[in-house]
Amino acid sequence: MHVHLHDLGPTPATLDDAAAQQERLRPLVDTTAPGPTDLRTAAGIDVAHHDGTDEVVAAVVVLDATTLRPVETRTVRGRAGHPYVPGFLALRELPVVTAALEELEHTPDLIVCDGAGVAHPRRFGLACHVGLLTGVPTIGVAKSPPLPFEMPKPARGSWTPQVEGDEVVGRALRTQHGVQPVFVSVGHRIGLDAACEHVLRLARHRLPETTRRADRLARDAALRV
DNA sequence: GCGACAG
DNA sequence: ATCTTGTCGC
Repeated sequence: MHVHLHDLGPTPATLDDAAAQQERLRPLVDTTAPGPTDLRTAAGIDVAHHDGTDEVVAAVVVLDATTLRPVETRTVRGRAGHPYVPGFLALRELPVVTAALEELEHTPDLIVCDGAGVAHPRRFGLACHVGLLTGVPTIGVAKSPPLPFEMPKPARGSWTPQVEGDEVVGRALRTQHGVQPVFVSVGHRIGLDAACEHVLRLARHRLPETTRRADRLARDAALRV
């Protein structure tokens, strides 16, 4: 039962093409769906880079959402699709991420992406891209704020909204008491409340276990070249 | 023109 | 993302 990947059109060759693709796909994002009611498995994706080269490793980890134990792990080595440009992370990471998702034998109930969802200049960050690509509910969890934010109270679970214009596009969410918040935004097929609940459920440290596991796996694989 | 900008 | 030692806290 592999993850079925949808065709999102040709890979953009330029930043202008990529921006146009983001604008084109953005209306397809579903921000109002309830998300998975019974979260059995959650996947994390991350990409590790090399020194200054374009060699990258993508790692996908599927965790049992209750025990937080991995049920499947995959790594794929490849090349960055493009140098990193703010607002265009998908241009760089999506090629390897797609390759890693193709290897996946489990279809997770949720995918946690390292980066932004709709908290993005054109409301279409990497998590939205992965959501439309897979049809699986996705959320973005970023380690640094994509927008200015107000610091939430120190308690675990407290949060402040991230607003752009008159829209709430994400939250600064405290996953551990007194620890720097993470920045959660919806990717696809889930709402912000549910997204934050899942992040808290998956977080034993600052970052959700999905992200930590994928990060470590990709990093390890990148070192043993 | 200069700095900032998810990773 | 990546380059890096010690330090504080559970």
